[in-house]
Amino acid sequence: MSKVTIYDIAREAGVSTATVTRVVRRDPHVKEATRLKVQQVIDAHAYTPSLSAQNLEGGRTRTLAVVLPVISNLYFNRILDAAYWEAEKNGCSVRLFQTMENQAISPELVSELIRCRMDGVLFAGSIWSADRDDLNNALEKLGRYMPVATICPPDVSLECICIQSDLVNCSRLPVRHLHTLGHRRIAFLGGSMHSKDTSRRGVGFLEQLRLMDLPDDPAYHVDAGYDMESGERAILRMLSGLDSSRRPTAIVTFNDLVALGVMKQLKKMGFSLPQDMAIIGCDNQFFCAYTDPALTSVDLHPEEMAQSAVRELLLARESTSRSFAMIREATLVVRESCGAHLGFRKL
Amino acid sequence: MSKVTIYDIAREAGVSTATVTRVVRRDPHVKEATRLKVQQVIDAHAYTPSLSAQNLEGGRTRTLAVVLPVISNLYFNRILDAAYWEAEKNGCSVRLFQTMENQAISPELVSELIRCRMDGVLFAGSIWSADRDDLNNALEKLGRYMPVATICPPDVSLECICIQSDLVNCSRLPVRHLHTLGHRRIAFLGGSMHSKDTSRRGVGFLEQLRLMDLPDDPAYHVDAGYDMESGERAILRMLSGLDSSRRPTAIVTFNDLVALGVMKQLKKMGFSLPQDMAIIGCDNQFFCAYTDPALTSVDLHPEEMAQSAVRELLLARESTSRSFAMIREATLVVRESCGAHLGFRKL
DNA sequence: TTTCTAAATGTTATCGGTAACATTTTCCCT
DNA sequence: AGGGAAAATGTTACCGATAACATTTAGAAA
Repeated sequence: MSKVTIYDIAREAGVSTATVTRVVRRDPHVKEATRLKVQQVIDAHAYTPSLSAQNLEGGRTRTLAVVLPVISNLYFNRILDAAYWEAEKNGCSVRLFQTMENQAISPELVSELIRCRMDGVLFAGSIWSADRDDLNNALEKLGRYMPVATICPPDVSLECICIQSDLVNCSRLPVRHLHTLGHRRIAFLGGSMHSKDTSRRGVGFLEQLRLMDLPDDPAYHVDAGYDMESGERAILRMLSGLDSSRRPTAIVTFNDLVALGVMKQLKKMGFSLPQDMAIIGCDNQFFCAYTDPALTSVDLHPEEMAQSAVRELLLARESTSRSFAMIREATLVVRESCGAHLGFRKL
Repeated sequence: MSKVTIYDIAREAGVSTATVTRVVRRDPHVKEATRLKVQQVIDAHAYTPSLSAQNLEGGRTRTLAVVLPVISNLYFNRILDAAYWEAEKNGCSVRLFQTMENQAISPELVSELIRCRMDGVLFAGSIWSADRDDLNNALEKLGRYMPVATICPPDVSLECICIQSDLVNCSRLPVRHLHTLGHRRIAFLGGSMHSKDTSRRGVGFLEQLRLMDLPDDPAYHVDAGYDMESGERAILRMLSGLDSSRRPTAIVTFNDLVALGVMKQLKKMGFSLPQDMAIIGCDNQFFCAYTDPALTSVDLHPEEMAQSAVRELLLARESTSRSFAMIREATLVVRESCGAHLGFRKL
């Protein structure tokens, strides 16, 4: 692999490196003849100035880090994609870090982020399970080197740019919708009580039940996980433990994947959907319109949150402001899985 | 944002930068007392040597570029994910480039890749629609600076590491499966004839039909697109143009997304699946097991292709070998959408 | 105590660019 | 032709780290 440098180009073109830089950067103070000669050498070698060298000399990388558990999870996939394009729009690139599920923010990760001298870091999910002190400590350290943003539940309130997901409506909207349709026994499936962010979602759900005077039977809250298999297992476990009078008539799931599993298992057990059981997912993934019945779901608008986060990070490079918070309201996308389109109403 | 450098640490610890480097790199030739003193200063500042500086001095970036159309497409998502972890396993990171659909490999992209001085580039999809000469030209340029790998159809044969998808079986397996189940009128939906890679898939399908003495009615090959909406439109268009005697009894789709759309539209039209129409998708995406009926699909094993590509790229850094080719055989994952589980057989 | 070797630490050129500043060239005007 | 300003080009310090090489220090043997 040839390593062509600016010195090679300068020598071959018979000029100084300064002139090469001028040609590369389209500086107008170059005689046309010179520019042509230099450009020719540049083209012949397919030369472009090295980013590492530019970064070192310029003192910035024009790169943002995006830290998330896994990109194969569609929610995070959408965050990464949105962050990528928003950064791109501003002449920046993103660097991906996957922490795997349940991983807290490790000292090694902090080191690595500092090493990269990013222009900013965006944390999405996966760090809330960390011990609060460790977390603040890590953020403080990072904050000395670069602006930090998080896409987080609203009550976390860290010393950084905090783009908050709308946990309140995320619970309230499905419960209200189901209540309007006449449901009273509503269960929540998925997530994990061991993780703080998830339990928060479960807690919000229970609160909402109480607020609306609905039964908050402990059996209606099953700690399950985040994927389809979890959904299958969870609904099976829940239903097998309840006689028909205590059985919920509607299920709210942690996300659409869990909902997918629940729907499959229910069908296998002979339930007709949505008649025998209403279901609401979360994340409004692309496949929701294509399940049978089409899945009603809550959209947290991860793309917009990511965009805001990136925008604020880029602004923070200039300013001195420390923390910032905003919230993107969640919305409910009604499809068929609760029977609303049939004018279906539970009695 | 503070910019702590090795000079700051050296000054504060009262040693030279060489000693700081030694401490950071765990060089044993440092007195315990010194190491402690230096480490303390390092910790106090959360200092880590700058990657840009290290890259410049070391002459390598330990980073691979992954170029693909969009990560929101699950196929490419899986490629990126697999490449990420395989690189990680070898102490490298990846840098993502999204080219958007149908975009050829532009001169700007080539420049940008050279600028980044990556240790290698992996192209997945999206470059096959480019003019062959432009493409080879671009690959030649890139090849001067870094090893290049592609995940490509088998007959492309470029001067680079070529991980080939199994286009033959990708057509053959579904057609055979359907033939075994008694189907004779089989249609292909999706992709775009304007794009070279896709037409190749369609052509392979037609070839297979002929090989098996099945009717290759031109109406059985609809140029549609890559997503669910495309599938809905395509099946509607196809069926509305055919009377029942010419109607296909089975559909092979370009990918699972198109299949999702086809299934939805068919159900809407009152078809029972798989009784009235068999369907086979491609990519074996996570949701295939959760559609109703569960979707039979071809798996091209993108993860393994990405892994091989990354491994070969990393090997190529040392060696001088130019090109390399291997193929990962496609496999058919039989589920319910062709009725095989019911012992269902078309007459 | 002197001498010699090994251990510990320091000095400095280098990686590939950039830009401020210095110098040379060009060319217009008198 | 000579003077002077503008245009073109060159020189060089610096960005932050590393490693080869140089130097100092410590400790053991004589």
